[in-house]
Amino acid sequence: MSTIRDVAAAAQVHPSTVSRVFSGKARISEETRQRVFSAAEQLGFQQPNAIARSLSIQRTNTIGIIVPHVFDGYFEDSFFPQIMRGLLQTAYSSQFRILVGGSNSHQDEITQALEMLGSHQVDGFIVLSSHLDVDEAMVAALQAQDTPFVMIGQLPAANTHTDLLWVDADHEKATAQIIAYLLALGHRRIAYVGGDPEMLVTKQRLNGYQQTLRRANIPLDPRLIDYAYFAEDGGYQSVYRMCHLGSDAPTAFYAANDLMAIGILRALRELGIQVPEQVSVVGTNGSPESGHVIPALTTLYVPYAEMARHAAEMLIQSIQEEGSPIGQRLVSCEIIARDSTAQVNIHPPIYPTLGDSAHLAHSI
Amino acid sequence: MSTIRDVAAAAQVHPSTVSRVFSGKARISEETRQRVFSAAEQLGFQQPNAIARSLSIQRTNTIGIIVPHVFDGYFEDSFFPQIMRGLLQTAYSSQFRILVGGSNSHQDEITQALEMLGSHQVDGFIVLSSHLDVDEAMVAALQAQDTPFVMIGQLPAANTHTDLLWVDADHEKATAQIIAYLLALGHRRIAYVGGDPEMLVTKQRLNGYQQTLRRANIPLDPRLIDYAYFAEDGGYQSVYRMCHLGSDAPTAFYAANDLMAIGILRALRELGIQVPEQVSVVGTNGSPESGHVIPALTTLYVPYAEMARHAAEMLIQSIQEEGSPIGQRLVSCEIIARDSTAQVNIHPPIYPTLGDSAHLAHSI
DNA sequence: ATTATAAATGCAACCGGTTGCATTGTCAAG
DNA sequence: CTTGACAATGCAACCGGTTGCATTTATAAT
Repeated sequence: MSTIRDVAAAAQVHPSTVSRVFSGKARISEETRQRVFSAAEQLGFQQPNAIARSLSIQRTNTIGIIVPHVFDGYFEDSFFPQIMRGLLQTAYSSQFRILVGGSNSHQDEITQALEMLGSHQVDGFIVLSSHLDVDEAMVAALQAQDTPFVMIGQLPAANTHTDLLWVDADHEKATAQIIAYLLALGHRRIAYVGGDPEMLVTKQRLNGYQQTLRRANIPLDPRLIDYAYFAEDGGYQSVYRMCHLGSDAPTAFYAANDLMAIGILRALRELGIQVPEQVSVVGTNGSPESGHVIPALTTLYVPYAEMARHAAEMLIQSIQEEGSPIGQRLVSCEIIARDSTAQVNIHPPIYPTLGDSAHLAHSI
Repeated sequence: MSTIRDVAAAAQVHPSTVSRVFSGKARISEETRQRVFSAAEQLGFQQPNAIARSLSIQRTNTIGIIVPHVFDGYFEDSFFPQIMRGLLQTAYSSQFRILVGGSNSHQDEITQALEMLGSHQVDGFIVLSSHLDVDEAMVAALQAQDTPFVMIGQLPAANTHTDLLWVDADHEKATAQIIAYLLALGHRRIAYVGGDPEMLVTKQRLNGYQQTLRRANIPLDPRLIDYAYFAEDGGYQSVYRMCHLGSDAPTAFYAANDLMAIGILRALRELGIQVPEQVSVVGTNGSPESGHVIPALTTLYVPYAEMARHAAEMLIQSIQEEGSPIGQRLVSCEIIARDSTAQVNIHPPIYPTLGDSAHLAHSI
């Protein structure tokens, strides 16, 4: 493998001249340029070694990200693929690459992140919001480093991290809107099926849910608030956890992601309950999949790819210019109304009472 | 940011000693080790700069991949996420990271790949099979480099590249099996809805399809062979392209991915044709989504994550040891029988004839 | 006490670029 | 003919590690 010194020797110039020819940023006589290029051609020299270059200029044109839980079903949901897509689009347009690492546990997310930063392989870092305590620790750890990072998600508002860069969706407001949408359809008993209760987003959404009900003077029923594993089966199980409520059972379900909403559809189908005639269901994310099930899911579209694009833009900007740019960005979501929601039925749904509680086996 | 020289000065040892302490691969007296560690602690030195390290040892512990078509809907399908997942699992277990770059066109895939390799930022490279001509060019270009690579997919059999590393699914055989499965259900008019005809996998599957029919002495009807865009709408359009065949119309559809199969389900539903009572449909990939639609899709599970794991293993092995390992690996697929297939109906399906050919508008 | 042996550490070259500054060469103005 | 200005290139230090070999020191064997 040839180096610029080899090329220099062949072209009878100094290595620095070769470097300048390839950088294109210095004035080099046309004749020398040609000599260098043809020498490079001869030797099969394609481009300066990026590693050596990075060492010298202290830039890698790479942004890093750690994927949580590589061994779990983290890729089933459309969340991560959408994030990756958004990051990649911006990165590609700015001539950046993405260095992806894995992790195995919440603690490991931080370990891996620190290792990636400490190794100086990346110019900036994207952190994906996780459990609240992990986020706090992660931010604290990253702030002790000098690599810029932007978070997709945020820390609890109370937190005084005004210097933090983040982009998030307005989960609270969006959830409030979709709950209002259900209220407008006449629903009064609306179940909230959240995801991981340790995550901020789950609390934000719960806030949106509770505020909207409160404003409408609808008493909150804790039996309608449930948390499930972020997967199809999570939603499915949740229905079975609520179906013993008799006349207090929900006439509508809000699920914190589309997979769970799809699980809810399955459970209801199994119970012989018609959607949307008897019960309405809404999902969250607006994954492609939500449009493919039957009935097509009414869902809260969360523009994850767009958020990731913004995050990458902010990051790259703060890498390239010292003066940090706009620190935060809140994007809004959008209700995609489809076929899983309808006017509440005057006859409340009848959930069969089942002596068989096998379904509860794998509850959260 | 402190370096090993700073640490060395503080600990009153030579930089090489610090290097050895951190590498852990040399005998260092316990006392010196402690002195070095505490000096490092003091200075906030966390680990040796990986860039400098890479430059010196000529290894980055990174494998590269270029994502095709970042601006298209490449992430809608479960293919790429599954690949990423598999790569990441193996990489994580072997302390490797993945450098991901984007690309914009077929030609650009090669450009970007060469740029990534030429920059020496990666120790090995994963190439995703694409159009046949692109694959050929890509392989030729990569073989001219000295970085090992493994392909997910393969080149046409005739090709004498026995030294190539690849892992692929046995698409031909798998397709043959699922067609045989349909034949066993009594279907005789089976439509083949392939993906991009320029891709080898499409030809492999078509071979499986044709061979199986031929062996069963069923005449091939070219009108039942169609190619569509690898998305939900592709499958949907395809049905409308065939529904004018009257009594020659298919009683079963084979689709080359689940998204297209889902589109086929939608078209049939729209036409008032019952699945599986009147027409059977099978998909390919075994994406999570295939199990969520109604009727749940019978599909050919292709273990993309597993293939990616194998690919990463082969790659890492050939990075770490000079003697190249097993060169090729063919994994098998599996039929997941669900609810979209049934015994052929004695009454052939009646596809409504529609004067309205609006649906054909966006044909391939 | 002497010498052979091994353990611990230092030395210096090397990995492959970049870049501020110095030097040389060229041309035009004075 | 001298001088100044500028273009083109060379020089050498630097980026931050690693590692084969030499040197010093401690330990054991004779």
